[in-house]
Amino acid sequence: MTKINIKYLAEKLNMAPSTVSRALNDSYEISKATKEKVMALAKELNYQPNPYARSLRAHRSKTIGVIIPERINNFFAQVIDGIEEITQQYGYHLLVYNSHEDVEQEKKIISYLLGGRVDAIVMSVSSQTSSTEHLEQVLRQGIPIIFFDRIAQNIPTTKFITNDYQSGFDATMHLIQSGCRKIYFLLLSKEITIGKERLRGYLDAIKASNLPFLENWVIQCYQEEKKNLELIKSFLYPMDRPDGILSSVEKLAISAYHAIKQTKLRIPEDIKLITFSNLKIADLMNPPLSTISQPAYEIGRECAKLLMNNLNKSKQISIEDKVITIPSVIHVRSSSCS
Amino acid sequence: MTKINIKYLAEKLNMAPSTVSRALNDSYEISKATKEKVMALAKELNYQPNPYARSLRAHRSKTIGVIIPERINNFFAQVIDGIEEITQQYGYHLLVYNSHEDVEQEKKIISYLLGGRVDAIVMSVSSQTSSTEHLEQVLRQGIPIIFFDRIAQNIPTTKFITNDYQSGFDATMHLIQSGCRKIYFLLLSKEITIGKERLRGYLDAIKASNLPFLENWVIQCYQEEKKNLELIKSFLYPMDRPDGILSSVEKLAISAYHAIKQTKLRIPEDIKLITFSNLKIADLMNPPLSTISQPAYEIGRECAKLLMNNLNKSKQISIEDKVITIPSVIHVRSSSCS
DNA sequence: TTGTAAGCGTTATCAC
DNA sequence: GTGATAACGCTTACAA
Repeated sequence: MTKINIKYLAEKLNMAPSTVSRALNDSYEISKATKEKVMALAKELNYQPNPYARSLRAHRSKTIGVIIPERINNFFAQVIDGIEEITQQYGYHLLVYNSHEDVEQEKKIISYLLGGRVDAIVMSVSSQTSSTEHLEQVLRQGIPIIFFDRIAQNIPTTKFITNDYQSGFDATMHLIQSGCRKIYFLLLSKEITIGKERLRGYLDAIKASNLPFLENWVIQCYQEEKKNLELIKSFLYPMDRPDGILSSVEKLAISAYHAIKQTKLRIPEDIKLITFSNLKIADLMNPPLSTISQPAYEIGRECAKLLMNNLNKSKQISIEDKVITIPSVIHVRSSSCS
Repeated sequence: MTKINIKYLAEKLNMAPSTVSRALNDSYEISKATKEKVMALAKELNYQPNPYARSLRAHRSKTIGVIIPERINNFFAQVIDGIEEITQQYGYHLLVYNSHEDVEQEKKIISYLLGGRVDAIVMSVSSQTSSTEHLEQVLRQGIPIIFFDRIAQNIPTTKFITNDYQSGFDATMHLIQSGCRKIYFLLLSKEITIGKERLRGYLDAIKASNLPFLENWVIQCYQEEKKNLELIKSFLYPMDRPDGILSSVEKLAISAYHAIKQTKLRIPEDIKLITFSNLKIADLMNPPLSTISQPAYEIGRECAKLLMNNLNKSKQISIEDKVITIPSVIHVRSSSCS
């Protein structure tokens, strides 16, 4: 298999490589006749430009790095679909990494990307991420980085989130209106913004309703599903168990469902539940699961649009330090109804 | 931001670029003292090698292209997690593409990758893919390509599948043993192997049980969810509706659940259902969904291991033309029980 | 043990 | 309108 490159085409055509290159790039200084000849041969031999030679010269790779904390999750899958929808229109490629909610993994991924492998990064930080030194470094390298969902607040860049506070507030209010008086809040970590903000909404809703509250109603969960199952069961067994649960992350709601079934409690009769989630089959669950679902595709598309505009030298739209909020929609289903 | 490259390090250290390069690559011909000096400065300045310069020289990109027909699907997400688990140990990166079950899209993706952007491709073909000309071209370019789940049978390479025929057979037998006498089979396309093989298993099970069969019990569905919903409802309404459904793809089972609910039929009393699926919450559905689930992580890991071994020049394991079968597990749940 | 120089494939700059 | 040349950052013969 001979490698078909510009030099090879040039030889075949008795032209200089530079001419061929210009013809392929449809340069205005090349005659129509030449262009046609070049294009024809290129097509015939199925010439494909070497992306790495290009990247090396141009200092841009036409590649975006995407880092998510979890791959088996509809929300992140939808966001990536949204990103890809836009980026592919601009000929960009997606390097996708799963940090598995692990900061160390996240740091390693970031360090790979620092070498110029990607032109920009879109990410959702892991729930373990507290120090943001490794993220600051990305900016120092001059690589645009934007965040969505789980954002690094102190990094001066654009962040796309949903109305976490309001959704947390509304979901809690909904539970209260459904008759809950003792609502627990499940979260992965207080370190991350979505945890904090959704929690703040929850707390304010309880306060606004003049309901009692105890610190230990806020349950900090683990990464491991099994541990969470035990943790949740441990507070379901006692008589003074909660009558409502707001879960800030989908997978904790799933664990809660399992835990509740195992303790023979009934949803929603004994305990009501609502969760942040983009599960498509929430309505097919038993009972149908109430969700607060984010506009995931749109978040992905918006992230990508911003980057594409920024990377397009002619437009040179800068990436401002701001937070863009795209509201979620609460889907009330049986799991949270009285 | 000055770009920190080998030349820059060399200047700072009063050495030749080649020496720095060798030191960084821990070459045996460099003295320990030099190595240490170089490493120290590299670390201090946070030097990151330019991957594209490397790729250009080495003719390998340390990148694998992954093409899937659908991103919002646990099976594919798990496979990719499995691939990543292995490839990252070897310092490989994953370029992930969603073909959206569209051959044209698939061709476009392939053509991008032909330029040498990836060292190998792992893919599951779209259900529309009948001609495999674009896939053959990959091999002609000398790029290793391996398939999983939806394979291109006539391409001489290694393909990883599950025991599609047997699983189709067993699942159908299970429905028959649960009392079904009129089982419909849902598939995306007869073009693709998983459709064909699972169908063959289904047909043989019916034949082996001496049950009647009509051609129109095999339902070729669409890509669009809405159309499928109507299609399924159309055969559920009549009196002579099926009493069992075997779905060869997860999303068709979901549509079937919706359709059945809308027609007020009951699962499993009126109609029993089992599907190929890697849904993690099948047991939380209403009713719990019987599934044939593939060893997705393992498939991903095996794909990656084979490629890593093949790409490792020292081992130079060739990619044989063969089909490797990793069996699925049938999880019988209420949706298919009598 | 270290330095020199060439080349990977492309394109921008300068010349003709 | 087209050709020669250099350079992107890295590695590897070949020299020293």
